[in-house]
Amino acid sequence: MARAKFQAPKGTQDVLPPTSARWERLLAAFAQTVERAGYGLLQSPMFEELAVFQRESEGADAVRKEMYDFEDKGGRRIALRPEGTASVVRAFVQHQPASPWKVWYATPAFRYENVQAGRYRQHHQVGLEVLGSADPDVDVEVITIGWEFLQALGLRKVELLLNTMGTAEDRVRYVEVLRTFLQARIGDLAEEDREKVERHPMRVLDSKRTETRRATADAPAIADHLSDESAQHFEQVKVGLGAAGIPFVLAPRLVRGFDYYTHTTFELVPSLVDSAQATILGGGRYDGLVEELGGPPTPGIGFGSGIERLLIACDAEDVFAGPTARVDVFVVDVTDGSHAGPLTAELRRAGIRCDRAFDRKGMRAQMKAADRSGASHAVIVGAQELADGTATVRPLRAAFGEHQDAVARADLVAHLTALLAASRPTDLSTTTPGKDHS
RNA sequence: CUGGCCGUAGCUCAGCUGGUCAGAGCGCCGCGUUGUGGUCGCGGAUGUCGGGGGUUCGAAUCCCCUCGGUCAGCCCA
Repeated sequence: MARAKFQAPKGTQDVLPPTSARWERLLAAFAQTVERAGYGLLQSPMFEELAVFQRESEGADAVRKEMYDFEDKGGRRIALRPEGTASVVRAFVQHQPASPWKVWYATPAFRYENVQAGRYRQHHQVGLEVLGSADPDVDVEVITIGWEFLQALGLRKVELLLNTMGTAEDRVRYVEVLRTFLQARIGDLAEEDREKVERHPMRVLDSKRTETRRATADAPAIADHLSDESAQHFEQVKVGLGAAGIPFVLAPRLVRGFDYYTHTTFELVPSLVDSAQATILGGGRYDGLVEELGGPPTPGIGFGSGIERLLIACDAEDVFAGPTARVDVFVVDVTDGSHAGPLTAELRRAGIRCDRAFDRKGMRAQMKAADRSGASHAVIVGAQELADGTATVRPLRAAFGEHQDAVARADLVAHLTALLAASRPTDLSTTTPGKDHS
């Protein structure tokens, strides 16, 4: 990249075809999975009043620092959404829909932070939320859908990590116990983790430093400090997942930074991706968030899933097979160039995916373009065809043989439609450009 | 915000103890007789070596700054 006057801002990226086709497939897989379960699409603004995203909690300072916030021309404090949940909850509070409210979203999310493997300043998430029910069966449904989504994508090597945060009261008690434990062995913790003991002791548990890991190996687990109510809730979730046949691993160190998180917390982690931030789908119950945003006490649960990270995991498992063909038919015009336009328009109206060359290319160049397009057939029109009132249908892939037909113009659409319908079930690799005819 | 590594044609990279060092492969374009792609052969175009400054007779090669990429901390999708 010698020099381009402008380039995409740091931490953002352009996704060009054909790579973008993977996005289309992923979005389609998600929409299909959640709509089947009765979730509706929520479209909400990509920015909100800053306060919607600002919480008082352990991690508030860090969150604020990573926020893309600014003052608009009316003097309002605005922030680009850093994640999906807050906007959904704000919309819930504003419109007061009937409970349980089950919605999904697909959105960009912005965080002003340094770029790293699987982390960007603008990334994209799909996710869902259920507001208005505290039933542990909802937890099971939400986790199941997350799981099913990854299955639908073709991901197989994924681990479900599960934990509970208990209620707010449970956590206050637990944090005291934990802090006492950590204080007793603060000297064994990694230098960088010591200051966390006072401010957010639970964060010490998910430190990646080996000294800290070793020193906290037998740290008290929140699961042992739950109220009966919390323990029961968690138990029902585990039983429900078992009944659904979804394997999970208890992860006592899996914690969330915000106070509004309660009960079930979970993450889905691809086992083939070896990077510091591998989680491709994460979520949990947040029974305090609606109230924080000015609504009535309302339980909620949901998850968000990062598209870029999902795609990294998909690549690790190689779930997106060979390249796909952009079109099925390519029109080659060797007359004065006046026939390609009307002919492609006619075919497209008939539902046939087709393309053509521009710029009055020679036949050789047009055939080359036809091959590159991935089309399985070229439709050739020249002086000879004009005279006969036909078009030549020439197969471009080995699977269709070498024989080319002169087809009457009136029969062309029907001929092609039949040809393409017959080839549909065959796998895509037979239409890979440039790999046939030995 | 802190630190490591990196930045040469569209892509992947070689060159980097300063002096034919501006290159390779792929891709792209054209040609191989008049209308047939993918294979093969021949030919061609493209880079102020990320940007700026400095050292030097001379820098893609050394130094500084800056921008960008990448990985890690932190945080999280």
